[in-house]
Amino acid sequence: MGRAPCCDKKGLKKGPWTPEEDEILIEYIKKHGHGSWRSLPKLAGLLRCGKSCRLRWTNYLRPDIKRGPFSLEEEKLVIQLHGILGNRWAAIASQLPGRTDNEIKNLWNTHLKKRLFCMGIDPQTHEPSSTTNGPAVKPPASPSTRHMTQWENARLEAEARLSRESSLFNLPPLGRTDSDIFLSIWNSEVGESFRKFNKVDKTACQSPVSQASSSTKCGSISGTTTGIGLTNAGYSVTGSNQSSNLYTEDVVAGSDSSSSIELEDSSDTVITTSFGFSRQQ
DNA sequence: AAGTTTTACAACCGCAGTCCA
DNA sequence: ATGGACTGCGGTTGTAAAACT
Repeated sequence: MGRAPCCDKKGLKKGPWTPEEDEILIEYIKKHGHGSWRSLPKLAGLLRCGKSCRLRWTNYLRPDIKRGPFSLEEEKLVIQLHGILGNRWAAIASQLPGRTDNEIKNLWNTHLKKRLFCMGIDPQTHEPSSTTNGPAVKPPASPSTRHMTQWENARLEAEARLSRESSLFNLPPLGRTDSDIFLSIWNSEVGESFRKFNKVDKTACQSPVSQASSSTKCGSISGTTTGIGLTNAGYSVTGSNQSSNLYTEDVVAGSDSSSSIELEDSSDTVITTSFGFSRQQ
């Protein structure tokens, strides 16, 4: 567990990579593979430490990296996976082909976290925020509460079931099953309500910083349970004894049928303030 | 138009886990 | 069993660009 001495070596360059350096690194890896990152810079003739080379390659130069803005689907997936996995960026990235953990981490910290925060959702727990920092989330005393509770119960039930699915944590590369689940949820009314939040998000929600000084920025959000968050809570890797399809079907059914039935008469305030989602770029 | 503030993202830092002699 | 070498990962920082005053 000794620590590898790294970039503290004299004469090694730091900071942004130049196109020339990129070129050298790409050419070298094309020809020889990266091999030992530690020895790579010397062999390739780069005045960088191996760590820096590895980072540059894995986060930027790798040919299979998908550059450009995140699609809505990708953003959804990131939020949903974050609800399950927390800040395990590498694990989340493994579910989004072509995206790096660094990229996802940045996306989360610069966009998604704020968005959830503005919606009164604790970005860490994916639960309605109880702090005074975020938009106040008080249990509404309206009939809609009942439906929110029902949805929350359904969600928790699904989570509990999922917790029995060890297969979740043995995700195949790009766990389509889970993505499908998420997409199903997204395509349900819950997701719909999330999308509807779009307008509110654009106009009312600026940033946590601005919220801190100006609570009115998020004032139009009444806040409610997230539904989208398959929270960290309740996930234990226990034995598996049920088919994973069960979960899929139940969740889909829960969101498509039960939610549409049980939430059918929910007020729009519940639906439309449940989620916010918009492209900000 | 200029100065200031905020945002976005690339890159760095350092801890922790794994491998291997 | 031990400890050094190395890699992977998550948190943090630096800075250019964009937005705002």
